[in-house]
Amino acid sequence: MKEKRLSKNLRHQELVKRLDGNPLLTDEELAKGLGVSIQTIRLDRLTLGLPELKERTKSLASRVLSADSYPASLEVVGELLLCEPGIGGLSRLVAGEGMRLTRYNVIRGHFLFAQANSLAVAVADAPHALTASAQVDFIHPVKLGQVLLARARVIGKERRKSIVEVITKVKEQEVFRGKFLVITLEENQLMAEE
Amino acid sequence: MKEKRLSKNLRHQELVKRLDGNPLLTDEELAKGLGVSIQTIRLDRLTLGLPELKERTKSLASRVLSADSYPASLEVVGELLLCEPGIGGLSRLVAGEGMRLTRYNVIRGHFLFAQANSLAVAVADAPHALTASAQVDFIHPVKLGQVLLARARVIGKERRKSIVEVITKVKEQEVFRGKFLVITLEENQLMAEE
DNA sequence: TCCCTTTTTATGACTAAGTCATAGTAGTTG
DNA sequence: CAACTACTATGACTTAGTCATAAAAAGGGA
Repeated sequence: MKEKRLSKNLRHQELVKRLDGNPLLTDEELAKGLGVSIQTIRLDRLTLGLPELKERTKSLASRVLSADSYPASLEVVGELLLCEPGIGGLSRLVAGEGMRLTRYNVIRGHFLFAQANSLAVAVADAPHALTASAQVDFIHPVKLGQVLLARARVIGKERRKSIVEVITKVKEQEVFRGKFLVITLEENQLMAEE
Repeated sequence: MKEKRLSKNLRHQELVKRLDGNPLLTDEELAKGLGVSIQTIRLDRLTLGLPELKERTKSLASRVLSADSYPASLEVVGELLLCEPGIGGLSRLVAGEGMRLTRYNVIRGHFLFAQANSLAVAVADAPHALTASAQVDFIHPVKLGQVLLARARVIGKERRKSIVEVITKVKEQEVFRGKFLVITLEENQLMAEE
């Protein structure tokens, strides 16, 4: 019973993983993929409380529908226009609906931060990098619809640490400025300590 | 025959408009809404080339999926558990899918920032507040599924400025710490300068 | 008014992707 | 062997459709 149960648990894990990866899979496809019958999949979904295809699809879809009207739902953290690892980069972000403060057309600060942070991590010359700390200034409020152009420069580098400066402008007006300390990691470091 | 055709055309227009507004309507709901039979709606959809509910839902859903694989997609910036304006507050955020760095289970820094920033703005004792600057440290990587508890304290206040300190923990492990300078605004200031 | 055409409904047969309940089979294990 | 769990099969029902065909309703115009 041990291996059986194990194999069942493993299948459950795998099932969740697959549906996580692609919620649009039918029971039939899942059954084929996991080498069990369709009924087993249904049993699994039942015990795991996983909703059927229709529900999954619908919940995804309604996320799209509500995405724009709800307080904070960030779609993108900017489009990477240019990225020269170790040197600098450029990112563009249009301040959209859903990034704004309720009732006012001012964009919430963390969207500026997100754009800058993404850019800073991207330009750090390493396969995998994380932000360790940051000092940021929100110089001027940003309004709905404005185009945010963030420019990053790597201004310091030693071993595993890079210091990246990001300046974001709307047209010629500086709206944000930040210094990011980005550290680069090895894979084992990322995986270590559960 | 003119009015009839017109009324049919009008219905077609209305149909398209409704589906545009809410693609998740069933034929039945549409039929009721437009005061015709379900068969008529189906005929209409046929002649207008409008896909059935399943298709519409699916296409919306896959829009989400493709958006998710793109740089980053932020869902929430935390659930406000407690908020004592001018004093402090507490916010909870579960590190979900789509917040993580590609391929690794580490959550991107700006989600921590977003949670903390939202909280800092919320606890600033003012109807409308904005972050002016911040100093943040990402002390420890956060993994998928972990629960982020952010605690904010207002540690300084003068006229329009509040200084808020936010400390975020996963269980007892401190993972993020930041100081936010939050300024409060009058409505006219928010509205000024287009 | 009768006739003709268009429009609208109704009907039946079928599909996909499920639900739920029940029953039967296979494999392990005390 | 009996008992248990895990898996598979079966049948009846559901939703939200498809397609094709037929019948009813609603205009016209002569």
